[in-house]
Amino acid sequence: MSAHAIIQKLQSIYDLTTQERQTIGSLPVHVRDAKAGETLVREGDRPTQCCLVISGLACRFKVVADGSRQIMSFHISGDVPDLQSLHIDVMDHDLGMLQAGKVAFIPHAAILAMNERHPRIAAALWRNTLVDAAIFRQWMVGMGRKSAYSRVAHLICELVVLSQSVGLSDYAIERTPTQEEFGDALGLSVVHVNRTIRALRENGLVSTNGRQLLVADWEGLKSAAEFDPTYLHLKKAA
Amino acid sequence: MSAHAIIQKLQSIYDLTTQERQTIGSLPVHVRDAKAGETLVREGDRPTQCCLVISGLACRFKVVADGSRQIMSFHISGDVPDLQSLHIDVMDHDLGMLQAGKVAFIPHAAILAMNERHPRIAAALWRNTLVDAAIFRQWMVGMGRKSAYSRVAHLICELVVLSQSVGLSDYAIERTPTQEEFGDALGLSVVHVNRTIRALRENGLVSTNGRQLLVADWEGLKSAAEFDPTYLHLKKAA
DNA sequence: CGCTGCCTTGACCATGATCAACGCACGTGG
DNA sequence: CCACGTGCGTTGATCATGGTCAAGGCAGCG
Repeated sequence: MSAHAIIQKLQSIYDLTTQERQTIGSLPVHVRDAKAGETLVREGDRPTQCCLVISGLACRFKVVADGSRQIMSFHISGDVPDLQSLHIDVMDHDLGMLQAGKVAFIPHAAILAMNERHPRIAAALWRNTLVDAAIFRQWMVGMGRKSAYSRVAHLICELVVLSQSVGLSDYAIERTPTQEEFGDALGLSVVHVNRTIRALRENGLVSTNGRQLLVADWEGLKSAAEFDPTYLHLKKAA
Repeated sequence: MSAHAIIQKLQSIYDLTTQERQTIGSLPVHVRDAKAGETLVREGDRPTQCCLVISGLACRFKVVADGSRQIMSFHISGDVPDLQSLHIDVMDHDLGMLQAGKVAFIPHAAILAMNERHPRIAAALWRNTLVDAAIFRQWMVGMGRKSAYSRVAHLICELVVLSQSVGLSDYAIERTPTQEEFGDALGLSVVHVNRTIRALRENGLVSTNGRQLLVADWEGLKSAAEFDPTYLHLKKAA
């Protein structure tokens, strides 16, 4: 039931059989509420369980010496942001909630046992971590070689497609991060994110409804972002 | 024999038994020479084999619309830069040689069969891809939130530690990339990389011998870079 | 009613990009 | 053996993208 989210997520990148879905659905999970701003797992921790996001918005981040933050990924319903802790003992970054929601904890032992018996599920999970890495690479391209305008547009495209791929929203971002969070993800200041979003609005590419970002011109946004969803490795492209 | 390199690499992040080393050593490999500048695997390809670097310097990169390049990782002896192609069918980036060397190709089928029979080897390979992802995250922190000075210092630290971890060189970079390649990896221009390296030299942190970079003050370099090798997840830290 | 969190805008500044040359080592062909 | 070309490092001058500082607005909530 609470594992429904992860099944839907894995289905978006990998074909699972009914039996495999049942196996995943019967994993032991411990669900709890998580508040906005809460840090779920910390750099240096050695987790013995993985954290599944059921609702809300999570992110992975590091804090640099001067106090600034780099967000490395956003995570919505179905994501397991610390899946890597299955095979990497020490956390090299923090995992926190940006917007309140429910999270489920699943013991490593249960997942490892499942993986031994179900190589296809193991492959799906491995694939999931590889798609994460592909997204990191894409973000690197943005931060290294693209303008702020193109980068912001790209992140919006990505979040929209990922929301869609798990059936959460259509041409909108399920849980829009704040502009400060956009900045921390893109390596930009809040001020510049604000101006860039304004420029996107003035160019008719997006519109805002309070905090929520809505796509006004999908093709235009994609081309401003040079967005090609291949790197998300979804079964069906957007 | 040619698989010796990959065994040494995996050993640096995971304990393998003698029998496991033998299993890896008996993988079928096809070795060939690769020239500098050669592209081994291209964006859009659907590889049926993985590429093992035996010698030389390889990198993963993407080319942006305006022609600029983002290098996403450097790879030396023992690395399998496209290991992800085992579970991600379509390449979302290119893999090329920066300095000539030897590469070996190993069929996916052979690796997948090995993984089914040897879950610990599979875990080691999975772990290897997760360490790659951890390095991507670290680079994101640099590009998003650190100065050019700190970033260049950090990359030098990383390349030195990785050279050391497979026994290739001591307080030096085995295969020093050109300054242009440094720039493409760090999101900087050649000119600025040059000035930054000069600054590092003037501060007594590095020295140069032709192209080769040598560490002159390891502690100083580490602190300029805020370098903490945890993210490399080596068995023994530097 | 008054915080608090977030969006917004203006003025000024700095990090790093761009443009343009030059030097230097190495390799190659006449 | 030397002339030339090529790839890479180096440096100066100028420019622009995006950062920093400062302040105000507005909606939601206790």
